[in-house]
Amino acid sequence: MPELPEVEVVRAGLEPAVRGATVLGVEVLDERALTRHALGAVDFERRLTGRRIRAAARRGKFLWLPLDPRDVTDADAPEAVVGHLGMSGQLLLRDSGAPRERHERIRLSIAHPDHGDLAVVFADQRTFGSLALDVLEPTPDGRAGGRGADEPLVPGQVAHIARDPLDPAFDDRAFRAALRRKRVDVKRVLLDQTVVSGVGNIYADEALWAARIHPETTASLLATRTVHRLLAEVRTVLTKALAEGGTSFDAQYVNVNGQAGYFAHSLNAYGRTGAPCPRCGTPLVRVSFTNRSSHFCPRCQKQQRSLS
DNA sequence: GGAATAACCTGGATGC
DNA sequence: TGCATCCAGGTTATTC
Repeated sequence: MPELPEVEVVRAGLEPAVRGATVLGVEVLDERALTRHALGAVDFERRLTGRRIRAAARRGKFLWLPLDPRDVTDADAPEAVVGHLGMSGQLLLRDSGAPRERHERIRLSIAHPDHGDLAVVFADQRTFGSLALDVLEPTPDGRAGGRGADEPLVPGQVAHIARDPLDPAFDDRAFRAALRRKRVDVKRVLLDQTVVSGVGNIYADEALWAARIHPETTASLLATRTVHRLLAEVRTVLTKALAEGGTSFDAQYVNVNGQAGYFAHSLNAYGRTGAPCPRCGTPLVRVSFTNRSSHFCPRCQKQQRSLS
């Protein structure tokens, strides 16, 4: 499932092809891919066609492509194409006129001054992902909106999303304070995108395993040094996964060229129910966690009952 | 206001 | 072979 490393691989792959490109045309094949764009397909196509893309930016699992203003009167309300891949979304770069992808929902035809005519294809099997046009807002801290963003702006739809742990402007102190306030499972906090973005079920399980923390430990019970360790492991896991091109279990996650990542071979806990813990050899277990699963080692991730 | 839960959705895997 | 059921899970609206 696309989490921070997978989305960053997509962003980095898109950037050289879309930065400076002009949108020649937009085809919306399935309007469900515009659930975040309240004004519908006709409005999306009309407002996007002819616009020049300035960059490819990302915060957590959200991507956006800032656009040049339509005209001088529009300069005060900068806009961007915002995208979220959901569970199975893909953004693919294809030659102009390439055949339809399976589950293709939206196609942008673009012209780049160096790379010529290309197609940016948004394909999504489970239709949890979507694109939208949104207004960019100033960031409260005055820092760049996210990775790849040249300006201190962020789409309105992304403004409530916290920065991710690999963002230089991530606030470690605010993260620690949020954990101290939360009387819920630490894993739930890791998945709360308003506290820390970019972490999903896979990397939450991996970081908790690496930090030797039981996923059902109440967040507010974690000692300060344990929180430091957890944040360090989150960063380590995300960085390693990014270096290996992300995690691919099936065809649902690929980069812009349709290639899978390799981090699935490096997973220590996620999806390894019954396999020996790489640290102690104890069989890993899986427990139900809201509508999903948690994977952990019952021996080296003991549940914390009190402050330590 | 914080926390918990349901709903959205498709296709692969599994069981009968 | 065909059908039914389960499962995967990010985000958001709703409910408590």
